[in-house]
Amino acid sequence: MTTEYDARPRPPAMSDVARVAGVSHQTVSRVLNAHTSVRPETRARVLEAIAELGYRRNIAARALVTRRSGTIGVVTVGLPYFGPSSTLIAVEEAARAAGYFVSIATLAGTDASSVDKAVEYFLGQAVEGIIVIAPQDDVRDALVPFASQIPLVMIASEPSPGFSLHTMSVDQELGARLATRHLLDLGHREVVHVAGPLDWIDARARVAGWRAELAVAGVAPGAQIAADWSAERGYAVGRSLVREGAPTAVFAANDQLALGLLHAFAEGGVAVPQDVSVVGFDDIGGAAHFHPPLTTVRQEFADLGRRCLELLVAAMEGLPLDPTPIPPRLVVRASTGPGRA
Amino acid sequence: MTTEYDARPRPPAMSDVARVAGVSHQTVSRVLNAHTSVRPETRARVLEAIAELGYRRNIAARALVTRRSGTIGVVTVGLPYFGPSSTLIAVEEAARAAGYFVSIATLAGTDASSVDKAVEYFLGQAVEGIIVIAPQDDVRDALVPFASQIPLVMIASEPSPGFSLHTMSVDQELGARLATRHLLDLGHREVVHVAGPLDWIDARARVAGWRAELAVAGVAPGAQIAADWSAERGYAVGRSLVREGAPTAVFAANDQLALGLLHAFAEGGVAVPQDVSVVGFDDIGGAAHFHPPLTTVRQEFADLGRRCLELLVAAMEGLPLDPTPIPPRLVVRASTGPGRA
DNA sequence: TCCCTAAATGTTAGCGCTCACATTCACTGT
DNA sequence: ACAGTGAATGTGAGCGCTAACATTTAGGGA
Repeated sequence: MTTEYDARPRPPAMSDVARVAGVSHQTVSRVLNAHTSVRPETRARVLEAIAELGYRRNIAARALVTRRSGTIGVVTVGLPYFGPSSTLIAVEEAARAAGYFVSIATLAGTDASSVDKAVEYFLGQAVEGIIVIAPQDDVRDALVPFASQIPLVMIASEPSPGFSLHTMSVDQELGARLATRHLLDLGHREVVHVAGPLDWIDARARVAGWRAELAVAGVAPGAQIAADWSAERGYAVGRSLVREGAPTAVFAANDQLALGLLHAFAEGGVAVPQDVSVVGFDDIGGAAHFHPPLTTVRQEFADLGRRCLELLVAAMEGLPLDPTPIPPRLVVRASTGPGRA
Repeated sequence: MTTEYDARPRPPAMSDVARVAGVSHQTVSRVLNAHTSVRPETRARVLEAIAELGYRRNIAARALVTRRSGTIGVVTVGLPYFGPSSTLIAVEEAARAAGYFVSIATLAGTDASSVDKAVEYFLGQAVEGIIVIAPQDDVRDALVPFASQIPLVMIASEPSPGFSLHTMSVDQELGARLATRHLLDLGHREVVHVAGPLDWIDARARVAGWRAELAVAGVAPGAQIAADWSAERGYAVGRSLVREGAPTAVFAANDQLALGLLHAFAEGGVAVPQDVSVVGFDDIGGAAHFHPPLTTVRQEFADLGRRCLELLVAAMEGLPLDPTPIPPRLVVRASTGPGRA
């Protein structure tokens, strides 16, 4: 006369499996956790009972006792940029393969309060580690205080000095040097840089690479023009370049800017690459079909995502870390040339 | 002589807060859950203790007893497409605002086994509902058997008949009609369609819209050319169109295809829009700076994501559903014109 | 033969929370 | 003065699992 007779809307628990298999719940647990010391025939009986009942382990109960959520959090910028999206996908795949769940949170802004909110959200969810795909100064600064509380990996091409905030990235500076050297090798002596927003760590690294390569060649840096990441801005910059007399070579901080530039040049009757060479950064989908096809620096975001996860897992397990950045690759297409002789 | 003396690596629990505040753990719970019947001064004391201890509620324990994970799962295609990425971001924002955690899983392929794996993964995580951002036939078919187990919303422009698999989408057919009508209004009488992969529900809807609008105008459909979603394929199609003599109007199933088309036409000396008009679909970043700026159908993915979540939450709570699709909008730019008279 | 050991399995005690219910207390109306 | 009420708070049980320890069983050496 207990509630045993009630219809059970409750999903089967380990004890139900145990009863069906004629073993103790602990043995079921051992089978599930691949413990040694379970007789093959016992294991088979348990597995059968599990299948019969459609049993699924209650992860909340498991998390409660193990004090592990098996979840990692990924913070990303709240815009569908090509790089962050690609990286997120790679992180997710790697995490799932490593047995982690992936929870995401987008950033409303780069201010400390947005970052705090996102991290607190994840702490409230008891994630075991956090990856941040938002390589901006403000974000980094806001992250630092949390680095002692939880394993944290941020995508950034500057190491975070002295803190346990780990960083991983494609070598932005190298990419910029590759782009600049290519232009230099083609004989250009004035290389203008249309820079991304300078509060983005990667944008600054590209500026630094551009400058460094120019310095090595003993060439004075051309104009550095501030921009955001958009084609619209690239277009606006291109128009003023056309108006004021275009340089022979422009290195744009990303492909969208380059696209806008190309548009303005075409409109202004400036031939690419005859009058001006243009290099982009990222190699987004379609870059090979811009007008003309864009020479650009290709970042392997899939590798980046994978490496981020590796780094995070190493940090979580107290293993040695390998923060070596990933080398990018120059993809030469039709938007660059020696220019008019 | 108990373990009370041990340094406690254990984070504070509700009972610790209760002790500090001089109340019972239940009262702490009531404060946390915004129950009525807590005296303001008691609440204040509890809040103070929470702040003092840096207490954070253990969500595993909570989930265990409430049988609710507070998590929703989002399955997305494993590629950084503009639409899915944008939609994912919007879903996440809406979900977080509604108090849900968002777990993601990417699809390795569209086959039933990949879909099964992703859904099983989420069932193992005890998510309360699932949103699928992968509008393909195979995916839909593989999803149907799960629809009775868990609230499921899929992005698809065809309602799923008779099942509890809910769908939401931007009105693809309407978008295609808008694009086609625009071309028709400009005086074109042969509108070719470069179609997306036909196992994508949305690709088929665009074909249907194109056909329908043509039928209304009493115009025979032009060639329907099968493609994928890539600029590369658009380029290849464009080249053969140039070779075989281009039509006066092409409606491409997405902007990437249109980009490739534009590339091939420019290369082949076919003027856009004088010789041929081109319309795309999506309005991806930079479409306004293609050569020439692309006329396209704009989808509001942010709205889509938000609506998906609303639909899912309604389904989870047994509320009435509003599956009205979202109307897209034609954005007319320079890639379309009346053609040569 | 018996004991010892290791493999195989069982038993018990929580993890930290919420739910259902019990209790206390300060009022109110009669 | 007293039961009756509702607000405010406390108590106890148990969610389903794992970890630690206890027990049983089988096999091998003296």
